[in-house]
Amino acid sequence: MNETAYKNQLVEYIASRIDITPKEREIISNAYSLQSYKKKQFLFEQGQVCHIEAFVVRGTFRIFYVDSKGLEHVLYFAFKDWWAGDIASFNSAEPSGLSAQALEESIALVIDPVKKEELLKQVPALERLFRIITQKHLTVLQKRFLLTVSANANERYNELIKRSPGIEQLVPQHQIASYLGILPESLSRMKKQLLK
Amino acid sequence: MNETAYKNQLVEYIASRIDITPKEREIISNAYSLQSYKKKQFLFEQGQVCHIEAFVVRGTFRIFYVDSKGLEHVLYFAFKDWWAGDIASFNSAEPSGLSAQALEESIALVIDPVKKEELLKQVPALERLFRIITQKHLTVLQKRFLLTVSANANERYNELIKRSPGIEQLVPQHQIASYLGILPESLSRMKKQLLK
DNA sequence: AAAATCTCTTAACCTACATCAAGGATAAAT
DNA sequence: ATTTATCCTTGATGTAGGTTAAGAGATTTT
Repeated sequence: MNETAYKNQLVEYIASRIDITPKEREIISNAYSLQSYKKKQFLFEQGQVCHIEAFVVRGTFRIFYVDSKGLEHVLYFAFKDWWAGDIASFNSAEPSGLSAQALEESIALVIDPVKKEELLKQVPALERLFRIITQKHLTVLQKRFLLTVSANANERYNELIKRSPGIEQLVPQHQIASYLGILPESLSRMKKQLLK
Repeated sequence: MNETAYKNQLVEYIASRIDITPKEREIISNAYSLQSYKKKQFLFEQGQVCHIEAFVVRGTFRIFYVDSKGLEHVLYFAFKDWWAGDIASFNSAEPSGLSAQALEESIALVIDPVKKEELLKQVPALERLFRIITQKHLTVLQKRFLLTVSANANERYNELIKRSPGIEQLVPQHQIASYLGILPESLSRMKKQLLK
């Protein structure tokens, strides 16, 4: 796969959501740059400004928060055709409250805040796209939050498996535990119970 | 207070965030309609399509979710100059997963999806505003989620009081418990402990 | 003003999940 | 190939917050 093919993946993603002209396709292609990440490599790190917004073209990232006790909490996984970033930090240049790390050899198209502002000026239709994407992210997070406060770990696990079948082949079990908001020991014990 | 004064409140809110012309001010004013809500009256209800997006000009609403066991979970409170709605339902015309109810005599400026689309066409600069507002909501919810999974009820309570001093005078204690994700009994117990 | 509803508190008991500790299985690094 | 990490499992014990029950104030309704 070459750079053009990866960039087409992003352009097609966008074209399937809003109308864009051939000229705009090119502008978008040029605004993003291709980056590859080794396993465990960081896309951005908690405490530092996140000057990157990434469109994942290959591989998987985990986006997580390290709390005051040093415990990690996975906010979400970013797979192919997902976005990864910390909006708050990206837009305000304040230190990020999140880290993003490749769980395997991965490839992403990235953009920085200055280039993104330029891009939005050149292709104003993207304002609409990014509004819709952000709304989608908000509704997904809202569901996740409400499930977290209303259901126990077992129910959240079932929901995850239903919504993302195959995730257990993509992500190690202790990362899934972290996503579910429990310890690896508890997930292990839970799965043992489920076998009965 | 008359209708014009309330609508100016919204227009000023918008004008402080993006540039708008006098002509656009008028278009915005005309797009929204003024509604008053009695205590306990619903802005929208879980299970029905939410065809309303509201800007609160007076009073307080609670936006909450009723789970499969019939328990209520407050997602957030909407005070003066806040927005209340269910983006997912509003945009897709699917039944809402949330309810919004006035906690006291309240007033809001409301708009329906058709009028909002028209408004966005007439004042495209609002695309940007609503993108920014949605991003802000997303970052607030993200912080709330991460606090919920990383801190205990005591820490979440302290955080709430720090961030929204005076909230205990505005909202009954069992609603605060619901916001914190605990039962009223637990909050009562916790506050007793704190007095030592 | 009485009745009904809503709100807060306290106490005894219970449960889901955390914590601590340790061993075994895989996979990665040298 | 051996060492070193990483990952998963199991067991014993602890605890934050849930559950159930009941009573006392407040507020609202009639």
